[in-house]
Amino acid sequence: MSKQVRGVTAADVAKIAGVAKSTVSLAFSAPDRVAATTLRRILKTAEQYGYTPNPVAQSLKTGRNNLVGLLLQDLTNPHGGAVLQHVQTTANLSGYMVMTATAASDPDSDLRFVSHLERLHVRAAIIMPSGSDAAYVNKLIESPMRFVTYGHKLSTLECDHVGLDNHLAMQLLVQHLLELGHRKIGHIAGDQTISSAVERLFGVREHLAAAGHGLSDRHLAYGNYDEILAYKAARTLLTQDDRPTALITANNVTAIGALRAARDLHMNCPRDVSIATVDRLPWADLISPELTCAAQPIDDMAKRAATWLIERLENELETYSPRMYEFAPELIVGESTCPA
Amino acid sequence: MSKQVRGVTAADVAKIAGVAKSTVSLAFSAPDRVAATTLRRILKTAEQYGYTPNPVAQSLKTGRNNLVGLLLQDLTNPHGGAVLQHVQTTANLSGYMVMTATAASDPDSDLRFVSHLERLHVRAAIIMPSGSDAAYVNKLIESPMRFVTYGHKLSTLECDHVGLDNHLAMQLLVQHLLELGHRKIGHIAGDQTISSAVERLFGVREHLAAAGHGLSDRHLAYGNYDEILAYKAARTLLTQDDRPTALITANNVTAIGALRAARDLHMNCPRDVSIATVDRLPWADLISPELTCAAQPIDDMAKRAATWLIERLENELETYSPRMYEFAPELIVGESTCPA
DNA sequence: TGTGGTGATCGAACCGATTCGATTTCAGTA
DNA sequence: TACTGAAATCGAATCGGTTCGATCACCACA
Repeated sequence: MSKQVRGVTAADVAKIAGVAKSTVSLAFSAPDRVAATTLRRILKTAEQYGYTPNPVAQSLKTGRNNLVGLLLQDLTNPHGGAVLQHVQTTANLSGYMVMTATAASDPDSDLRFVSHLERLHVRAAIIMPSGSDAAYVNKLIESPMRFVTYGHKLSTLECDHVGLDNHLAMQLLVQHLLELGHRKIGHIAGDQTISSAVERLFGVREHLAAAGHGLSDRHLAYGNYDEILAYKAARTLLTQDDRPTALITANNVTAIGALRAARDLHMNCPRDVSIATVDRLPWADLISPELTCAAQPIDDMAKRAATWLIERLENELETYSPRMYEFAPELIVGESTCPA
Repeated sequence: MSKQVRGVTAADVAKIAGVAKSTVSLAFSAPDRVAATTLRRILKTAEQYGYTPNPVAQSLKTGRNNLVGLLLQDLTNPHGGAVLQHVQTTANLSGYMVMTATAASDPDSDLRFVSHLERLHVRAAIIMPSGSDAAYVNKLIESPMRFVTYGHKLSTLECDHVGLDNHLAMQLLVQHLLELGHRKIGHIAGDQTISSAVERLFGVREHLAAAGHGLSDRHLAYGNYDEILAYKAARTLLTQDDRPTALITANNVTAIGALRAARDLHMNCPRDVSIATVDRLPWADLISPELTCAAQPIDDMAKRAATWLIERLENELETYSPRMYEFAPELIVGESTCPA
């Protein structure tokens, strides 16, 4: 039933056009090295018989191809979908296709994905790393692939990095809450093996300290970018005697957890507790209360990551030193924060 | 800088293990055709030197590989992300990697993606088709690839299909609204070149008719699964004299548009207009009002699609007749519907 | 007229596997 | 002991390109 179209090969075209196979190859890969009239003849023949070079054969011989990898944490978080979408379109514009994987619960799945990519001759990938432990990073360092880290960095891996200016994000949120008169500000942090989580926690600390207030240990809990854990963390923070009047959550999922916790405790947000977060949800304006957040410019970030990746792929500038860009977040004041 | 590890080849292993290259190949592809002791020796050597067959070379020779394609409409719609996630994990379990593309605005981008896949020897893909026009479908029919359509079908393309039981979905929604006493029920439909949109509109018509009520032309508008269009459509329906007291929207994005329209018209949902939709949003319970919906079992649907795809790939049962499964939606009553 | 140089083209080797017909090995049987 | 047939292994061809050294044609210049 399915047609077994044995495609037209370079040899076929060569025979018909009356040239050598290698000349056909040249016509496609280095047209300027073929005489104008010959070139025209070859291209016309190719066109006529629908010939295009077989990418698999090319890849076998050259070790190159037009694939890039993208390793995301999680696609249930809409952030991931948006990143994929933009990386996709950016890459497609340059003629690349994207292979995606999402880090399963399995800690080794990242590495398995990377090794699959290597074996397919994929030479570059964007990764949202799932961990920072030495073994993991070492594997990546040994890999012949180029990487661009997205979201959080791996300090010992020399590669381009695109992320958020977490320090600024926390400054925006802390200042906003301080201006509203909050003094007991809590934080539901992410897993401290992840650089963005570290930076965000550090940012909260710094900016509170700069204003003469501290981050009490009793107002700090860890939600590890996970809704359930964040829910529990928020419950703990909100049920203690000296509870915070405002919470800064480390990302969108964490905020959801906190919001649910407050609701289940019959606390009204923002009246009883203000919540501010990093990351904006899609249709954020329909969520009640609309969350005050430091929004990431996901489009720009994803496009930048893809662009850098492709640059690395096309200029073989190995000596090029790693680049880093941390985009500025934008404070969007919603209804989830109010005066203390 | 980057290590140019020229991998270990079958020839290397063969030399070391003292056998022919072809025997090494057999050891991996048909172990039972190699004597036990030889097999052990080969595998041990391979293990020791870290040999695994080069998939690119395999693909060149055999025309097969472990890639499958996934063509989605849109990743800003969270439905797409969820589908990708589940297809991904299901495929990975069977050793397949997934190549994704999202249909850009460009109508030809689907076909370009498909032809890229073909050239990479990818033999199967799941598609959420973007159109049903003849030229498009004909191209797919001519393709040597196997397809599984997801979400809506292409009548003239013989392939497996996984989708929602749209008739039942509409029955649930219509009945729910009728039971609440609504009689003037409007519908914001999808693009009628798409089978799911046709089925949903038809479903509304049928079930209203069965109850002795009709779907007035003045209560029908087209939102084409697009938020902006749906917004405009909803405004039109809601600002006319004889406006509907309830709206059934064709999908989640359409519902969002309708919700925004109602809000901008200072109409309270559900007091002034009830809204019920197909498809549930993530964190639907945090949206205010929480939407009454016929939810799709996305996990099951995506897994089924992936499973069927891989079955097609592994059993070369070409004669197998096309399969179809339409999953039953579940009615989730939220706060967006109330008695008329 | 002979020579050197340049641009165009060719042919063969190669990338790393699979595949199939040919050959070897060896156990079982007459 | 010689013979047969199945199982194991081998070698060569092949998939469809790229690459590089060799060859060839042609023109300019001495």
